[in-house]
Amino acid sequence: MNTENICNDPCPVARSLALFGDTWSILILRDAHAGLTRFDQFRKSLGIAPAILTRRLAALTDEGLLEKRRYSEHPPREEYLLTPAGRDFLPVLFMIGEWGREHRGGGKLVRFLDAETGTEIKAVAIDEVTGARIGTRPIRIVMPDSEEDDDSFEQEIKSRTV
Amino acid sequence: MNTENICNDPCPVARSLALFGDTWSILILRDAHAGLTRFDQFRKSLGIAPAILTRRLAALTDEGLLEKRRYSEHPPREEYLLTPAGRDFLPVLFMIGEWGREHRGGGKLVRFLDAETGTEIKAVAIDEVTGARIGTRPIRIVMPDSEEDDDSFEQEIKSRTV
DNA sequence: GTGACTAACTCTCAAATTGGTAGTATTGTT
DNA sequence: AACAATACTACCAATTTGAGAGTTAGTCAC
Repeated sequence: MNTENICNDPCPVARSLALFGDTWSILILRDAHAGLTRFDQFRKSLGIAPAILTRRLAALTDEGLLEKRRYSEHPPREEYLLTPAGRDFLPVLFMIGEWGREHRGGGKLVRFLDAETGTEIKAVAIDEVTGARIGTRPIRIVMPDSEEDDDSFEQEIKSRTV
Repeated sequence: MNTENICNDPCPVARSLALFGDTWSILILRDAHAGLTRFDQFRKSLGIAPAILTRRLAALTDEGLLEKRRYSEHPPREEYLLTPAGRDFLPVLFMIGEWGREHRGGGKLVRFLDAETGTEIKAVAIDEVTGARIGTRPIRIVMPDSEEDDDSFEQEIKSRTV
């Protein structure tokens, strides 16, 4: 899709998706979090066509989620490392994974364990302010141009309440 | 990308992405959470070509994230409602939004408030078991075919530690 | 110093998908 | 009868993807 106009969308979800709103980018980020750094590691892990991998890595690098670093001068070799912004993507990965485990969880699945306790990680999203789980309380969406008290520009998510 | 083989991928992230691994699907789900239900509401909100919207809505319905419901017999009219699985997508949306706010947050942004307290929601992902924030402790990834004690088939995320 | 090998690509081209616009079907409204 | 609303379908040009072969630049084994 057209990622030009979406970049200045007032919705932070839309803005993010302009950068990683496709399957390959997210899988590359997943693999990067799993420790992969090199072109051929990604290519083999994903079974992606090299031309597409080149483009995706370049895009993610441009956008500041990955960083290209030369790890050998002779021969000249590059690797792709997660930037802080790329590392901040981990919670997104976990929530996507949680959804998949819950709703597409048949058969053998990769598991994510806490390395210290050895327990399986169950990722949940909470509101840091109220401590409530996301989705358990009603939410008010406020558009950027509306006064906060002006109901006419607000929408409510009615589907979830405590 | 090819969504056939990814459906049985052992990684829950990959499985999820087979269903909503594209920008339009995620934005449709976002709008559905914001209360939109009808074809033309989605079309106008997203500026999406109708043929593509038709296909995406059908896919999301097929996959069980949306449900098509006839809300009028005369004239025959349909609307698309979130299923429980679709509603469970909300934490993913929030984490994507959090990322965008943090890393692409310039200018006017839509805000999400707790309807009761009126405070801005700051979504964070935590491990329900340990209570630790995702990304603050080392993680062990266990492949489905490996013995849990067999190090040879395990990978560690080394990038993040407490 | 020749041949095999590795890493990180680029090139090519057919196939699939997308975007943009116009048009259709069914019904209600004036 | 004309017009509007809703939920689409049809069409076609433009873009993107997928699959595979080829390229470049070096290392290593003998």
